[in-house]
Amino acid sequence: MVSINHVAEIAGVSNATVSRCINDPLKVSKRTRAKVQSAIADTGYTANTLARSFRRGKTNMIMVVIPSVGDPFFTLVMEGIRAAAKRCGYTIMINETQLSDLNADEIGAMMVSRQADGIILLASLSPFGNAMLSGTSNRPIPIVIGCETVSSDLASLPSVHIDNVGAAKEATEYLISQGHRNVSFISGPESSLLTKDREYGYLKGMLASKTTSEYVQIEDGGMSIHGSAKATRKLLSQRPRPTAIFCANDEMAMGAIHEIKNQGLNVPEDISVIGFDDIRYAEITDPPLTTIYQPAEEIGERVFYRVLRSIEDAGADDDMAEIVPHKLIIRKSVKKFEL
Amino acid sequence: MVSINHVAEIAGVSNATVSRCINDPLKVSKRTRAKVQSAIADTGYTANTLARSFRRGKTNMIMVVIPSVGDPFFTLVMEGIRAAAKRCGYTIMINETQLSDLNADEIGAMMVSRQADGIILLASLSPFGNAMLSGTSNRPIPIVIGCETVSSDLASLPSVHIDNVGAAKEATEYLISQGHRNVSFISGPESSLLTKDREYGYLKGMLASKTTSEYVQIEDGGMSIHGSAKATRKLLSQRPRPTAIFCANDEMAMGAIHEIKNQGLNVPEDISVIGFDDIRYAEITDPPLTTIYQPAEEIGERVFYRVLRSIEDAGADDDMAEIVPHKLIIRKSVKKFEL
DNA sequence: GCATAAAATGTAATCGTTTACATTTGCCTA
DNA sequence: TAGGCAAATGTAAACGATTACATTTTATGC
Repeated sequence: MVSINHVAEIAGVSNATVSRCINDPLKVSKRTRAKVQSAIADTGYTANTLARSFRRGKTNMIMVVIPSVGDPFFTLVMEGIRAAAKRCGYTIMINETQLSDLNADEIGAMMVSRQADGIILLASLSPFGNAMLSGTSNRPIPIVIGCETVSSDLASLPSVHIDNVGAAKEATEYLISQGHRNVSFISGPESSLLTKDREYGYLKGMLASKTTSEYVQIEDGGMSIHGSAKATRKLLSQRPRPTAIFCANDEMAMGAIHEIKNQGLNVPEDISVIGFDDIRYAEITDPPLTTIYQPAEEIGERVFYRVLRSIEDAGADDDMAEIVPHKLIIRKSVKKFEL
Repeated sequence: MVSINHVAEIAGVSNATVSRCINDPLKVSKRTRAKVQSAIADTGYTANTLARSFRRGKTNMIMVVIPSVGDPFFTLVMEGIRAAAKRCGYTIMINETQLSDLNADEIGAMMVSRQADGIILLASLSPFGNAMLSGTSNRPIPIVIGCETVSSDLASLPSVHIDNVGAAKEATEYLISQGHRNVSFISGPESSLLTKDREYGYLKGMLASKTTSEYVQIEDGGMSIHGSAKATRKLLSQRPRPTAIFCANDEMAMGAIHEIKNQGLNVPEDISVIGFDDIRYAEITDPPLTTIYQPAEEIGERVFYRVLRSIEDAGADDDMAEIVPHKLIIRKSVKKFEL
């Protein structure tokens, strides 16, 4: 591999000059610049990023952690992050947690080893992971949470997300405004704080509606199509049967709709369904899905600039939650309930 | 940041001993090992990965390049890669191309700068990118293509994928066996060689069926729901109208089904639809989608071991295409056509 | 043409690890 | 207890870039 010293030798200058020629071309005379550039072209030299990052103590990379590569919700968030990163000369690397604790370790290791200058967390971490990341001051590199919320009993981390509780309450209230009383909720796994918030919003909405408490019903859909289908099966077997189902995300809503149809029932005629996230499939489900929209791209941008600010000014670590607006998107999966 | 030298000082040994203690504990006596370990614990030392990678000339990271984070097809491929990587002590980093040329540059830069020990390409690169990567010998780090195919006029790269041509031909022949003659194809963008292969398979299948050539019709669906919906609209406006539509991937099939229903027609009664990939939504579309299954997880594993072999033995660069079996999954989106 | 400042370049230390080689320590045997 | 060998440890040189500081060259004004 050709190093900066080879180039220097060929160009007949010192390695320092070559370095300057690359990083601050105005600092070197036109004549030598030409010599160096042709030497670079001849040798096909490219800087060893590893050496450079090591010496500079900076990688210009941001790591973003997502639960899964196949999750359609994150495309737009990533879009926002990537656009902002490009503008600022940063490279994005993605790491999948797959909801496992072991990866939380990896993330901690990454933080401490400075392979990235900052971390964007679009996934929830295990309690252990949380513990490791808490404590504003001794965080080796900045970390900002996007979309997810973080448990409140630990030192909180900076974050940007919608008001999940409020949005879920709103969705629930919408169902109630449409005459529904027996509304069930399909939740995500225990570990996901974000869906816990939505669950809480559902409970608040139900409570406000003064409906009988026996109508309040939560089933774990495990954040997957199959989990949700299974949960739906269980809900449909109850008597009285719920007239509406609120799912903690759109993918589970897709699973629920599928299962409802499977049982020979119709959406929304027999059962109304409402989702969360407004992924790109939401408008092409049959019927199109009523759901909560998140300004995903905006979240991505904001979350990036938040890390960036912490990187550039270590003091700017504010640990505040930044709330962005959500919106209820009314499509066709909810129908007025009339007894 | 605490370095290995601090630890050495505190433990009262040389930094070399600390290093050995970390990387090859048996080489150091029990007594000093204890001293060093407690010094590490006291200081909270963790190795600087950047320095280590730089010195070793190895990062133990593999970069995998995918077109988009939200693409549901890649979850299983990633699952396979991740499992294999974990077994072998490698970390996976993901990079999104978003189909752009600029990112091809980034990938080239990555290759040459040795930030990763190897690259798995699950996306097609622009011709420019291809050119850069071609030529077995002067590739700085090994690269293997998964799922995608690579253009044949350039030096080929090692790859593992299904027989896209054959599979697409099979899908087409299945439609024909069901009595369809007027079968249209919704393709991906020009840049995706993979979908070009599928298009070619479609043409072969049509040709073999001795159907009138006027029935052969290809519309660009741009690999997206909306693009496919638009293409479908165009196809449905033709007279005679196609009786079946073959989409280059499942997501476009979802878009096609949506559009067909939108026009007041039914799937499969009026139009049959067939997809490709068997993503997790394929079984919950309405009607469930007939499609081609790819052994995604297996592809992931194989592709990883392929890079690994090249990393460990630079000579083992074989540039062969490894073909894994596909399978036609018959669900409910295709119906026998009877005039 | 000379003094002086400014610009360009060179020298060498540095970042934190690893590792070849040199040295010391410990142990065993005669 | 000396001698010899193996095991344990230390010393110092890399790896490839950046950069503070020293030195040389060039430009400027008189």
